[in-house]
Amino acid sequence: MTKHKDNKTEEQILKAAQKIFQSKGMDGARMQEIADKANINKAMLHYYYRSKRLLFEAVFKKAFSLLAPQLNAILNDDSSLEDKIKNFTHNYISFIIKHPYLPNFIIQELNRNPKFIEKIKKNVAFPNIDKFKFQVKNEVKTGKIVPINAEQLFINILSLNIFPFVASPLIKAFTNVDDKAYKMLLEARKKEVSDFIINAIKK
Amino acid sequence: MTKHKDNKTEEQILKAAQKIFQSKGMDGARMQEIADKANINKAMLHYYYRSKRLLFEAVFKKAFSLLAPQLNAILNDDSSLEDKIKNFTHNYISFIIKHPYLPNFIIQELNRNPKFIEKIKKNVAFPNIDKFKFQVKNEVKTGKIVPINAEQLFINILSLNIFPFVASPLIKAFTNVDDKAYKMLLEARKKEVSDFIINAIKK
DNA sequence: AATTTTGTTAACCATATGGTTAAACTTAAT
DNA sequence: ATTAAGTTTAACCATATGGTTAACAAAATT
Repeated sequence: MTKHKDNKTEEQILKAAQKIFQSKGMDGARMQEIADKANINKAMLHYYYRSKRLLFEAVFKKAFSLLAPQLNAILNDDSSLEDKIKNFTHNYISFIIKHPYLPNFIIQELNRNPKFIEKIKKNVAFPNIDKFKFQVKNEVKTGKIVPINAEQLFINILSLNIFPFVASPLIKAFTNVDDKAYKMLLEARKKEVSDFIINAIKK
Repeated sequence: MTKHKDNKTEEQILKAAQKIFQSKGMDGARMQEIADKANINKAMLHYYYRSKRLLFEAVFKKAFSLLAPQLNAILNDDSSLEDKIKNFTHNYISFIIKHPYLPNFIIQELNRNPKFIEKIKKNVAFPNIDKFKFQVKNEVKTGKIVPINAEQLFINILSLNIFPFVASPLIKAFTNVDDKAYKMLLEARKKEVSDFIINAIKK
């Protein structure tokens, strides 16, 4: 991986950088703040990661490679569509409750720099929609589900699962719900969302 | 409104600031860049708006007050739930296609500074869910729709409508779809989304 | 034990950046 | 015509910030 033998410091840095970058974004994060949080000298950041950009990319890649396998679950698994949807929404929401900053971080920084996704595609096992597409087409043809475009269904699944985490401050405000109640709402979505989707596509 | 008589410069600034802030965010935006885009001296930004923070807030409030009435359409309109959903998804998606940066901008900056929403609530006609809640409860009781929590339904509607704009780079990458095809996908969602929702809740 | 390599620190540097100032210019009121 | 108020500019300022350097410490290698 790296040329350094002792990776303790390196990991401290990455962990601190993760927190700072995920809550403040690339532009809002300060190298000094990351160093402080990691309890090391600022020069060490550059010793291990060369530059802010590269440190950021390391954090981003790590975040993305946490998220990617979650998505592969729905795209490349062998179970039936209905099972997939049930499992995915349940697992994904459970996962994000543990890492609430992740989706927003990834979406945000990808919006700021859309070309960055190309770099990621080369480095991380990147989710691919082909198998899912085939499966949806098949279940439409055999009449198991209502006619629906696979991409649209995929977008719908992602939207329903991810958006409530990305837009939580906005939704909390609109629904007049406090933090605790919102957590319960999200918890309930583990079942709610899959019911909703299955209802929408079943015949 | 302001003490200034001639608001031409003021508007130029706001317009330029809008573009820069919406594409780079508060932290990524540079006052000099805004001044350049507005074709004025940097000191003018401070003359009219005092500080970066205040200029940003002016932009944010303007953006929010564009979006808010769109949401009130679904929350406070008198039509039936089904009509509302049809109209809202159609109108909202049409609206955002014209202002693609809006949702991401608002969500992003609200995440960075969640307390900011309090300030907004005082200044802008703020959408309220109460009427919608009443309506959903009623249609559930009279058996027109499947039992569903109003907040969850509201979250679902927002998710399906907004997320595809917020996460476009990510979704494009996952679905292997180029810009042109993605635009068509979004266009198709005007109908697709309302069908999906209505299917999910109708009995 | 001597030497080389790797890890760590404090001090430093160049530049970018938000913000200010004082003077000049424009417009409108007296 | 004179004055006052509002508008605009160039130059300036203090500070923050990413990044570097040189010296030193600790391991690892010989």
